[in-house]
Amino acid sequence: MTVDALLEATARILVKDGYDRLSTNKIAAAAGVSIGSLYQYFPSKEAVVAAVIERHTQELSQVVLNALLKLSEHPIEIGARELIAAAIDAHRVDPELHRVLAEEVPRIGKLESIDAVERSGRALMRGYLEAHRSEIDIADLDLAAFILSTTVEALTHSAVLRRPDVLADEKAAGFVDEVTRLVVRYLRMPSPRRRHKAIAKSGMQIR
Amino acid sequence: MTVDALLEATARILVKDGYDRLSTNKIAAAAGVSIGSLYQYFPSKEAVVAAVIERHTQELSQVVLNALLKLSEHPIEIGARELIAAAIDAHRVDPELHRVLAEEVPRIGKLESIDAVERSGRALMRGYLEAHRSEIDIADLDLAAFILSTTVEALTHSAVLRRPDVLADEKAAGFVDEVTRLVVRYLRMPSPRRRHKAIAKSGMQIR
Amino acid sequence: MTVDALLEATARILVKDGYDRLSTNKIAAAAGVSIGSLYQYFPSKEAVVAAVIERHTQELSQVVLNALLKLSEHPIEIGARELIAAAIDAHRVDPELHRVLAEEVPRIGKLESIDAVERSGRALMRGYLEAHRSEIDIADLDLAAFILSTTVEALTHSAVLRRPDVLADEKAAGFVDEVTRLVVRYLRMPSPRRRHKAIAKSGMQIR
Amino acid sequence: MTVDALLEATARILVKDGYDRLSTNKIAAAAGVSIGSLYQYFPSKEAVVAAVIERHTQELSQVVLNALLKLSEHPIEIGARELIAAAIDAHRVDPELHRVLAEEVPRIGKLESIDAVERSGRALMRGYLEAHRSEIDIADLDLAAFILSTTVEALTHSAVLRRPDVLADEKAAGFVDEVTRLVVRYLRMPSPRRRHKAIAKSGMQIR
DNA sequence: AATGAATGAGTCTTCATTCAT
DNA sequence: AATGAATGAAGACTCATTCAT
Repeated sequence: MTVDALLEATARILVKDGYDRLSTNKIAAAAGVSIGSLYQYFPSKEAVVAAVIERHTQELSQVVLNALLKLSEHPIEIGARELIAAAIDAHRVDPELHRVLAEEVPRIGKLESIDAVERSGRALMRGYLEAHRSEIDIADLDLAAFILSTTVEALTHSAVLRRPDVLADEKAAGFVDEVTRLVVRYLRMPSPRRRHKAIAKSGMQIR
Repeated sequence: MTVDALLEATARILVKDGYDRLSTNKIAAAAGVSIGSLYQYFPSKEAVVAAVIERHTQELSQVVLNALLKLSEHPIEIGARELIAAAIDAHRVDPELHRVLAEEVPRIGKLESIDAVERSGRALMRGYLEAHRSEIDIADLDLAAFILSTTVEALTHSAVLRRPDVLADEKAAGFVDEVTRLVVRYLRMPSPRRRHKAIAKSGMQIR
Repeated sequence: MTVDALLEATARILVKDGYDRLSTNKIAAAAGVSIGSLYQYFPSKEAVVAAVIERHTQELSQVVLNALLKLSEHPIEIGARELIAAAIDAHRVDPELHRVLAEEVPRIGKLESIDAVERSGRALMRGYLEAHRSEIDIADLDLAAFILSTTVEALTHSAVLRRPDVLADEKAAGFVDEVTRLVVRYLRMPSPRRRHKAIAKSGMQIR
Repeated sequence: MTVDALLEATARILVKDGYDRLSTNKIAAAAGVSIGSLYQYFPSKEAVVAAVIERHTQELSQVVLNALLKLSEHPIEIGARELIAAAIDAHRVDPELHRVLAEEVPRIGKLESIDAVERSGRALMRGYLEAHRSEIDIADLDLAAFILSTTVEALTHSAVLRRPDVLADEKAAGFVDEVTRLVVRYLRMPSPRRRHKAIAKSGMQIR
């Protein structure tokens, strides 16, 4: 309970004042516990922030994972669309916290959990691409996974935090369409004549 | 000269120690100037950092602009490729400084110059798209400009800072190819020969 | 048992880290006891340290007393030698603990037990001098007792802690000889009658 | 001036409250300067205390050295007496400070200046013994120097700090006599032939 | 008798900023 | 213009001690 109050208070201050003005005294005060209690559970200020990052990234992952589980069977047109929608949802969990965590908090300890999330996102993406290899016109799956996860993350992050206008009710669908198009065109094998399983699979093309 | 030494010292400390451990006393000492002189030229610590950001973004813009001026005539296949190469070059100006500026420095004053650069990048992009409207299969040019500039910036940033391996000599060309493909397929009008709904949507192309 | 573990832990920390870095939390942790249990047996940090001092000085006294009991009959040449050897032995009980106790621990409550030991040492010494008054060329026995106990304590303390070299196997006897000589010459009555080793050595003479 | 005020304040607090209750804030307050100024001149609390030790030992050395310079020619009866008087004087410079420094301050950095003073005292003593080798009945001059400097330091320290009664006006001479006797008898070559002027003067007595 | 979470005053130290020279 | 001593608020963290369980 004390720990929870501390994490919650830290997140609130981070959002309100930024990382620069975060202090352990403030955290304790905002959490309604004494400064000593903070140090009973966390060895340092960094450790508190790390726990907040951890908790936040867990939540994000949850959202994205839930979506991914459902879509693995879908063809990429559908899969991409759902994935993008999930990424936007994930960024909506606590957008301002996400912004501060992503943009202000110094990377502590090289492979901090934010990077861990990125890596696991990339791995997931790679797995998906492999499962859909037949639909896909790409040689280096690792590179593609990097490009796609970076792109989708950047676009949803920017959209949520910098351009909320593109996500307004009447325009959101257009944004998702557009990003889906970016992704699908990038991946999609050209299949000229008609929907023919064999051709698509063989990766042949007819001029 | 004093101002220059201060900015240089600030950039060095930022790279070496991170924003958190930057202090005006350290800056003055590293610049070989008295702390009083710092305040003769800058009203506050933030102002010094802002000037460093300003200077850095000017340098970046320079690199990108130089490239852009040459390519406006080129068809998008060529244009995109050059633009991406230029973006990578820009991120190579002072990668670690760029990282710290992008990831650690708190956004001071809402529309800070990094955002300004982003906006001007978007405007440039929009101009380019307009000029090539005939080649392009896109309705909302503003949205496309946002998507493309965000994507290219994110990919080159991540590549330079997080995945230097994809920019290794023997692989760099592959990376540029791939990003170019992402951009071009996204933009390129489907070739008129066969108007086929699926084809159009899938972003296929016939070479 | 708990008390013992606490005292032992305190002594260990004192030796390892010094008085400055001693804390009740550390003590309890090192003793494998909860901090609450410490306060069940000791009213304060000082009380714990006082108990450690007490225990240590008891051990010291034991060593010295054992030696003293045996030597009261001996003439001062022998008595002094045994006393000095006993003092060295006593300082070897737990030299580093002794050093910390003597050099770092603030004197709590004026007549702290270390001083008590000194006083009782002086009393013992005075008793011995009285018993051997006939062999001794000294008027103020109190003053002599102070001088001798201070001298022997300082020399053995310094030898054990600061100059372990003078106590190395092959040199230890020489050190004891020398200190014995210091003490015996100081005390010994010049005996005019005949050339006696002691007389010659004491450098005294009557015409 | 600021530095001086800080050292003075530190010494005062050390005497009044002990090392344990010394704090940089207290020092600054007592010195009438801001805490920031303290850290302008000293990198840490330890450094301030080290400077106080340094200053104090310089003063002590001064007193002892002045005495020593004058006495090197004198025979040991005189020399010893003057040396002892000088040692007492030295301990009277700031006795309580000396006590705290000697008994409470943790030895920082092995060869801390107090040890340095001890070493230089021993060297001086050794030089003196060498110069008077002909009067002396001792083989190992190093050992003798160690014994004598330790003894005289311990006796004067204890007398000044623990037994001010033995230094009371009417008894002080007796104390000096007695310590001189300890030293001289220890050193003096037995010279059977004749009474020596110096012997009489030195306060030796034959009863 | 034992536990250990909670407390908060107090510690050392840093740092942006001022201002007299 | 330049200097750098001085300032003191604020920050991270420690620790002796209490007390409900």
